[in-house]
Formats: sequence, structure tokens, C-alpha cells
Amino acid sequence: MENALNSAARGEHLFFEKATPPKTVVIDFSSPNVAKPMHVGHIRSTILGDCLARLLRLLGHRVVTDNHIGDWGTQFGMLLVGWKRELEVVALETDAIGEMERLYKKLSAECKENPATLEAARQELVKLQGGDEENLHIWHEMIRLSQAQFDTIYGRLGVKFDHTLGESFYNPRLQPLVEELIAKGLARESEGALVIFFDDIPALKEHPALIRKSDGGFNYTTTDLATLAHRLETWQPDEIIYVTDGRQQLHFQQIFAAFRAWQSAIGNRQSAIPKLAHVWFGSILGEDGKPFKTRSGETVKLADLLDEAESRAFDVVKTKQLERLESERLPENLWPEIARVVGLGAVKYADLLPNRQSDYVFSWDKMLALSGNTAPYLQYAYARIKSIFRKAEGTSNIQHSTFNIQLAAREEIALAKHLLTFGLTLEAIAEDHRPNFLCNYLYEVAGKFTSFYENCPVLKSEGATRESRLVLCDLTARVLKQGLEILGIEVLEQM
RNA sequence: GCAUCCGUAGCUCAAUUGGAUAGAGCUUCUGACUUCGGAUCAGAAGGUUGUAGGUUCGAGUCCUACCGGAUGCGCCA
Repeated sequence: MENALNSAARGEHLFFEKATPPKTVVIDFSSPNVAKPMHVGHIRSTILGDCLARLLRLLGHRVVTDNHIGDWGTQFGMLLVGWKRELEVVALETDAIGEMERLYKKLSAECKENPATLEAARQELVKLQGGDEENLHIWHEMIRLSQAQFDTIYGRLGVKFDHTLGESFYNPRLQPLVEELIAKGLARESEGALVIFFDDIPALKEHPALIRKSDGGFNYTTTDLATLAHRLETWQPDEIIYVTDGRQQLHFQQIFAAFRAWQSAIGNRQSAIPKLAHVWFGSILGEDGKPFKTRSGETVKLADLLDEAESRAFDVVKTKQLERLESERLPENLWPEIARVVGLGAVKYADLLPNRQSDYVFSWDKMLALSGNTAPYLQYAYARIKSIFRKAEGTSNIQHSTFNIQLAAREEIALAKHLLTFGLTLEAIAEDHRPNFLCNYLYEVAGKFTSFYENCPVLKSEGATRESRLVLCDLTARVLKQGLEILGIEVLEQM
């Protein structure tokens, strides 16, 4: 055990190893819609997917993140009518998403009441699909404005994508795909639509997949299959992970079953078929146990949610700072940054802590609590360790390249043992796609550290004991920081 | 009706995938050298794991039935 700690202290590893051989993994997550505000419905997919991407990259895998945005569909007919008739240019400049949302709501209501408007929307959609220059221009503009919104939010969340290939990207591939599926005998006509049946799969016997509607149009199953084909050709992945809510389970069962049938139809060997995983999650509920909404019943916009997280965290920071002696307060100009890191960390942690498959109740008070299994508690544990090193500066020999860890106290041994299992925890998460394992692991690290901290003086001890304990502190800080980084959560030197 | 998931302490959740006395937090109660940062720690209280069977040396975990809940179920995504 001491050998492992010493080699980690020398920077040779951090209790985990790179995967051999590395796999290529495509991760599909977030997937917001063009011309609509991102809302709480996108948060779990975004945070979970980003976390899995960070973890798999750290373990040495080749990860491809692809944001499959909703940039195509019947809603654009209505949006185009609205844009041409009612666009308020000033509103578009100040709040593009808000203005597009207004247009959509207004036209959507009008279409229900007025057949002429509905017909106009249909015609605009047909023109767009036919390549009409003006409509294409407007459509591109809507995507550009939406992407700016996505980028702002992803920037705040620290989320990055390698690719953003929306639904429209696959339009040219839909017709050939359907033709291939017919040629291979996988799809046949039924009640005017083109359908894939799964007679040999009991669970799907009653649930065939529609890949072409009776009006000749394609739907999202068609697009998802085309997307799958493109990903296979482009990246040759070993695994593709879809991060969506649990309501889409049946859809993905169909996609996966169609994929298997297709692979066997083209004679692909079993071992060469990529693994497909639907990493699904439950809903976020309000305190009343119903889907999380604002007081007025609107969906909660993600931008507002993040603003509120920071502002609530600021109140906490301010309260805590004012409780301290003036000499021990941090400069006031640092408070907003502390609030930002604590607030966003709290939201992410609250989302990753519960088993992803269960619904959870969104509670500001719980996620921002300073005690219990929360992000601020972990960030605090980290800041305390950093404080030790600020005080130790100049009096420590910790930069030596040889270390001699000596574990004596019960608390030292418990902490050290737990650090050694970091790698096992990471592998379990990579296998089952369950970041809550990491949350619990880190909470235990922090708990064992504070227990050690209470019982084993570091700076007040001397000689080899002091050096050894400093190394243990340093390793704990590194594991905490690395673990939180996988969760997409930042740490602070002081808070 | 069928499918998927769930039911664990008053509340919110865990349980390393079938292992030893089911663990945390919140809440309540009791303590901690004028603190290496008290945004902390130690302790107490709190359980027939929805019910009834079954498999197993061993079940919160697997199987069956029932009770209760969430979600989904051909032309939205």
C-alpha cells in the first residue's frame, strides 16, 4: 500500500490506469432544439453525457461527442410564416431565442384555429424542403442564433462538443437508407406506411418501427438510423452511447433491434458489431412531486436556472464571509467567482448524485447545503487542504522526488486505503455509466479526510510524520480535484 | 391490457451488481482543546427493505404472484 502511495506521490499515476486497448466511443447527448430556449429538460442529458465523456477520455479512450440538435421538422413551417409576418427586429437583436419562441407560440396557436395559416405553414415548409433560397437563408439564421445561445450555456457549464450534426445533416441519406432497408427485406409496407417488424423479439412483437409515414415523409426513427449509419462509417466506434430520458426506451429498443437485424443482413460478424447503450435517466420534479416548473407553470429555462444557482450561492458566500472575523474574510471582489463555482457545482452535483434512473426532487436548499453529500462540502474539503499547503510553504520538503509514506494512525490508514480504490470506482462508472458511484466515492474521501484532519495534526507534527502527512494531504487533494473534474465541477483554492 | 423502471429509517437517497451486523445526509438529542479554516468532527436515536411464496450455504439484489406509484405503447420527437 505504501508503495502505491509513494509512486502516486511521485506523479507516476493517480490510482488508476489507462485502458488497454483504448476504445472508440461516440456519445450522443444534450440535443437541444433550434429556435427554442434550452430548459431543465436538457440539463441531465448534458451533464451526464459530458461527465461520461470526461471520464472515458481520462481513461484513455478515443471519445467523439456529437450534439444531435433538432434543426429540422414541421415546426419550421410555422416559424417561417411567423418570421416573415411578425418578426420584431429589435426583439430579435436583444433576445433572439425569446423572439423565436414568441413567433412559434403565436403561429402554433394560430394554426390550430385558422386553416389558412396552417396551409401557409405547410407551403413554407415545402419551399424550405425544396431548397427555396429565402427560406433557407432564414432557416440558417435561426440555427446561427440558436447556436449562439447553446454556446453561451455550454460555456457556462464547461461542456464542449467535437461535432454538432443536426437532424438536417441526414436529409440526403434518408431516401437511400430506406431503399436499402427494403432491398435487404427488413422493411415492408403496412397500412400505407413503411415498417420494420420484429417478430422474433417478444418485447417488440407488438411494437414495429415506422420508418416512412403514409404521406411519404420520414420520421425520427429514420433519422436516427441514418445517424447511426453515418457514425459507423465515419468513426468506426466500438460503442455508441445515447444519453436521453427514460421515456425514449421503446424507441431505442427499436433502433437497436433494427440495427442488429441490419448488421446480420449485411453479414457483419458478431464480434465486429459495435455496442449500443441507451443511458437513460428519470425526470426532475418540483417540491410538489410533479415535473419541475416555474410558479406560473412554465418550463424552467436553463439560463435562468444557472443565474439563480449563482445568485443563491452568492447569498451563502456573503453570509458565511460576514460571519468571519474581518481579518479572515476573503476580499469582496472574489465572492462572485466563488459563488459561480459553488453554484454551478451544486447544480451539477445534485443532478449526478441520485441514481440516474430515478426521478429526483429539485431543491435549492439541499444542493447548496454546506454539510451533507453536496458539492460545497467537497469543495470545502479541498480548500482546507490547500490552506494547509499555503501555511506549510517554505517549511516543507514535499517537492522531493523520493517519498516515504508512513501510515500509523487509524484515520491515516482508512484514508489511504480509500484513495487506492479510485481506479476501481472509475472503471465501474465507465462500465455502467453511473456517475453517482463517483459522487459517493468522493464524499467518502472527503469524510475520511476530515476525520484524519481532526485527529492527525499535520503542520504541528514533526519530521518524517509531518512529511508523510503532507503527502497524504496532497494525494487527497489531487484525487478530489480529479474526481470533481470528471463530474465537470471546479474547485477553489479558498472559499 | 402489454412493456420498462421503482417501492429501503419521519424525509431525501445509498448499498462496489448474490456476500458477513442494510449505510449516509436532513431532522431531533448530547458532546468537542479560544479551530493546522467550526462551511468541521464525535456520539445517540431512528428498519420485519410494499406483501406472500420460491431458488441459494447466503437475497434489498435473482424467480413467481399480488398491492401501490412513474413512464411509454404506428404515422410528434
